[in-house]
Amino acid sequence: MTREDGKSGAARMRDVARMAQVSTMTVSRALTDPAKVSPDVRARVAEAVRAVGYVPNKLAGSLSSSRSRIIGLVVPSIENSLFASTVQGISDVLRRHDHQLMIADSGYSMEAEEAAIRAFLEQRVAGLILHDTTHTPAAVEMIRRSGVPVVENGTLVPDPLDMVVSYSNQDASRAMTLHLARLGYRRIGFVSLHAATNARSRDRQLGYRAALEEAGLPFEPALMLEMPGGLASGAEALLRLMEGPVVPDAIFFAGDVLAMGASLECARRGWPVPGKVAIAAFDNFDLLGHLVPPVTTLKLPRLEIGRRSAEVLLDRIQGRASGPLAVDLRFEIIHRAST
Amino acid sequence: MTREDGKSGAARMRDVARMAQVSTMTVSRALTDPAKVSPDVRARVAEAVRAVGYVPNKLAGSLSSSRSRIIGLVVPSIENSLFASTVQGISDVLRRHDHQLMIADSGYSMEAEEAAIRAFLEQRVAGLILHDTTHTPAAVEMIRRSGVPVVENGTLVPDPLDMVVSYSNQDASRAMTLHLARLGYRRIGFVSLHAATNARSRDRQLGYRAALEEAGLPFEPALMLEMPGGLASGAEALLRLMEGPVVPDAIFFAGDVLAMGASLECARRGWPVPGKVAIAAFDNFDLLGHLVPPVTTLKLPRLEIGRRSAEVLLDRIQGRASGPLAVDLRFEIIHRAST
DNA sequence: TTGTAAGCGTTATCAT
DNA sequence: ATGATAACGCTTACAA
Repeated sequence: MTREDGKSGAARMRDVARMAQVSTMTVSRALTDPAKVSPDVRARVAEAVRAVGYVPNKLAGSLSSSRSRIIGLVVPSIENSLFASTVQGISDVLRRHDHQLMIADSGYSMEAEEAAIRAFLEQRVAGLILHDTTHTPAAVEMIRRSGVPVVENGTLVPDPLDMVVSYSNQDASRAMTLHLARLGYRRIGFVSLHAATNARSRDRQLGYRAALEEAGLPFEPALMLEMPGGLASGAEALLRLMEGPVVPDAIFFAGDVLAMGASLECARRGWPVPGKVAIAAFDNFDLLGHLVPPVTTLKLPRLEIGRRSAEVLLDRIQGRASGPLAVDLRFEIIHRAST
Repeated sequence: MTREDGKSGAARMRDVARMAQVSTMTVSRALTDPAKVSPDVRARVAEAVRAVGYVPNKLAGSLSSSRSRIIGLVVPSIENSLFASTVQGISDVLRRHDHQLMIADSGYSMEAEEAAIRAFLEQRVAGLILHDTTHTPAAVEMIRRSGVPVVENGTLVPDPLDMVVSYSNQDASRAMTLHLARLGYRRIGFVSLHAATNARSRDRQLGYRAALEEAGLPFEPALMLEMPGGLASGAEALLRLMEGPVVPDAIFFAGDVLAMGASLECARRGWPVPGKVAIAAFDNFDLLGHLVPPVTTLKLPRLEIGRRSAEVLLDRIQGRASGPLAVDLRFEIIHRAST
């Protein structure tokens, strides 16, 4: 396409201004705050915008106003469906408030997270949402200096950077373990992801041990396992525990799709659940309710975490709130036939 | 924090320049193309950057150079795990090439897609990736005028906007249907999502019917169903077909998690698979291989679609390629015990 | 209600 | 190898 002045390229605000016979400032007002402009001018501007196919340049706008409508999000893994609901929640709220989402993936590495945070700050994002709660010192320093508001939502940390929106992994794990104890199970196995690299797993282990103590059950090291995530890994954990020195009467799988893998392995071997061993899961995958038998699990507020994170961030950005903030969202136990 | 001149706020390039005793232009060169600058200057700039905690402002950079390193992606649903692998693939490649990803969600609506595209163009993205292949006329017009390169990857469309990276939904559906016919099944049911709103489902229906004809099997309208996605929906589809006027000996579930729901329903009812009815799925969810019996399915190049989309887009952006392009990625049939 | 002028923080371009 | 100057396209601040 070609503009009337013969130059090619995208139309700029001054092309619109010229056509509508007003200044660029008036065009700017007509677009961002129509009430500030006379109806006549508003109409002429709208018509000119249409005629030249004007698409505002937000880079220029943001540079000039020192305000952007972009939120940066770092998750450990985009592919992991657990994070997907949270991202969906964030996206829903942002869209309603006319903000954009930039997303990056740390691959569970703090260094990659730091790189992503730097890239976001370079884009002058209006806010950050970080799934993880442990960061490199450099990342923390950059965020501090930038003054950009941040929400963390991996777990309820005691010393947040700024705001936290999550549920308590420790409480949830404790609640499920107590639930099993109350049902009469005495040798409760526990399988999680590696705690050394994962604050969430650490909290879940703490909750498990706290519950054992509370229920007056001894802690058996042989009943606690750390595994990578995945279906096959869940099956393997099941077998290892069942063939170990202390045979559990129930196993709580506090990580990823481990419980699903274990449940399917029981089905393959024809082991009755909970006759041979009871199985409990940590996350509310739809599927857990459709297995045979359906699996007891925790219902975690994944979508809600996303929504609330976006909301508190926007509140802060738009000056409706200030200061640290911790939102402790609630979880539920969904009791099913597997326990 | 406070800068040496007493002003507060983020450090700018001129703060770095002043401290390193060079011009901003030299700082700019030292950062973007270090080879163009003497080793001495390079070191002084690096030191100054560190000292003031300088984070470059890419908004200003992009405005000035008319180049951005942001790619916009629109998917129908962020939450849907099928798209998650593709997003992961895109993200992997972009990170390696120092580009950023903006993501938006159309909720399967063309109008929402148009809004997302407009927002991306306002941010002056360097390229677009659209999962869907049908767009509003306004969206098409905007993209055309902007000159921004685009990749579509929902299905292999005959009339792409620009570039396409996908597999052929029609071929894949045809291949699986023929596979079932070759195994000796004569009354092959077919369940997909609603074709009216989904180009992918349309293509899959076409493939199914083409295969029937090729195999010399009659098309039975009663054997073809359209359902919403979801586990429960798959179970319902199974029951409807099994209780319908023409009882299938095999069912091909060409949508979402429908096959999983159906397989689990068979398990609940104790129906032997494939004794009572054979089941085939369309997508390679990990889980399908772990069900009892494991389910025959198509292995689709989800991750690869993401990677290649990002690659062809970057090739175009960086001037290594031009003109339309269609990448037809390959799928495989994974034969398992359910058929 | 509308306009003018001066930036926002970079990079392109042309000098030296 | 380095620097001066003028954009990039918009908004802020002030003026009329």
